[in-house]
Amino acid sequence: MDGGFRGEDGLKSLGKVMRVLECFSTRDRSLSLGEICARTGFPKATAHRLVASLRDVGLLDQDRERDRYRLGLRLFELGNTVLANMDLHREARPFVEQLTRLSGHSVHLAVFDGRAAVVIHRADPHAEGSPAAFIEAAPAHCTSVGKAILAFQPPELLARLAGPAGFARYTDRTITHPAALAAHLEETRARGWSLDEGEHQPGLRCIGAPIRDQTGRVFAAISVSAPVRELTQPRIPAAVKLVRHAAQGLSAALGWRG
Amino acid sequence: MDGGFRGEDGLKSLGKVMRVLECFSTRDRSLSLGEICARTGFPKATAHRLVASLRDVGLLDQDRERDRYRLGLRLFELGNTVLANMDLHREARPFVEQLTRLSGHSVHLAVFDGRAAVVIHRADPHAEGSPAAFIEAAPAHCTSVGKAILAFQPPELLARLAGPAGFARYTDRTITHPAALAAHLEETRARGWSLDEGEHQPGLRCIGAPIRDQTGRVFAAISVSAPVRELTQPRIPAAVKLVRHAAQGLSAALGWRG
DNA sequence: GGGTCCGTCCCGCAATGCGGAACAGCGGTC
DNA sequence: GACCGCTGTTCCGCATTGCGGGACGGACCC
Repeated sequence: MDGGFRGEDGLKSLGKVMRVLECFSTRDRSLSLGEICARTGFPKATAHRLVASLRDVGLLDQDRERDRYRLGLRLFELGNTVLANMDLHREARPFVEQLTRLSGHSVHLAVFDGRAAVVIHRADPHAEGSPAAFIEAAPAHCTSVGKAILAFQPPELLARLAGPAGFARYTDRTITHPAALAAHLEETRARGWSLDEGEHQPGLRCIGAPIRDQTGRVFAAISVSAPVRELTQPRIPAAVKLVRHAAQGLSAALGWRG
Repeated sequence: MDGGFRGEDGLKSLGKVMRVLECFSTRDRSLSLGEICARTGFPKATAHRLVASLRDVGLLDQDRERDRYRLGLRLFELGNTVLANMDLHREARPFVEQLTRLSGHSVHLAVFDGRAAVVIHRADPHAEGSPAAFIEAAPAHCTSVGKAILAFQPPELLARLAGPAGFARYTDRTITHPAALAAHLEETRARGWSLDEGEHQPGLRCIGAPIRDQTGRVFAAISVSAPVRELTQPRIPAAVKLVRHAAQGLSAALGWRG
């Protein structure tokens, strides 16, 4: 991503700031100044000024001078506020717990950020307490929550999300060709629920359904997932019913009357 | 906070960006351009350029043009990464669960961000699933996690955190005078655990203990809390033992040998 | 239809940020 | 302890970016 701008140009400095922040991930937990230079292409002095400023406002952290950098706690605080302010997250608990209990499968609740499905809630039938594993944004084109959302977006969005070589491949079953995905999403839209047959993770079957806001716009989705040997073909119709019911309940809780 | 810079000046634009982001909170979930102008003091054109840029990179969201702004999902994603990358968070689960079970009280785990105690994990003995309520950064001077951390920081930090009128008052019991707090923290440090007697929330008693990283530096704390009528005076010694044991276990898990 | 208020956009100007180069600090080797 | 190599930090002349007053457009109200 070239500095994160999606529309026309904004503040150039902000674009540079985003490019620095995007160097970090769950795989690249901390980075030296040299590594940040290498990944962003910024000269040493420029990169140093950027990271020093980010550290001063708390968006990056550093244990001591000359040490490696990592994402700062201020981001966690702001991210917490995003979640706390989200109506969907506030309403979700009973629906997610009920779907987990009734289906016996893992449940994911994701919001669309314009290019990926961001999981904001996850529940496992066999785990207790808060989810231990965090999921970064899931690719929209090959996950059930992503496809449940994409099926109800304007057609030009799909064109915009496809890269020059189509969509990224994750497994042998990933649909990478834009035209094939468009047709697939047309089917998803017609039946009102999505199916991921190991397109993102091998051997995993997921069923998703779209969630609407009070204006009827699809902005989120919920899904159940399990290994194929567990969520067998004969069990799909019952799971579909449960997921759609949870999605409709959440949509109604958010003010959708449809 | 004047643009968030703690040291010498950094990028001016980043300071402005932070001032915009800091206008939002769990109380101010969405804001119009005019409201952002009023809170930041920026002229309309300046504020508009800032929020448009933030929206373009996903740090702010807007349902449609001319609509109100809110914090964007990209912040949640980055905040998620902060948490996922945190050794303390990854190691914490069994210690927090055990402390919750043995003490029968609410447990909080917080990290110091340089001025506040940021709660990253919370568990209640009577609640199931992930914590529903989110806590913004807790003031360090009047919470048990905050005081457990402050007691082991350099003395000049306390001077820096105090405002011109001392520390903010939350209840009748809040210690607001810097000298009084310094003496209080000296006692905390000597005995190795902290006590919050309704200093932040009336009628709530909390006991906290510091957590060290592999170098021995105190950067986090854990606490139990309950209403005074539940966590009575005779029950304090047993609770102290449990909290300190959990803190020491977590410190050891992080590589502290002391 | 007119008025008010808010948001968006333009462009001359001022402020900020850039980055090559020099310097400082740290770790490793002899 | 001295030296070397590498990385991080700082400086300052210059170029680019961001600023903000004002004009314009849109939505809402009377």
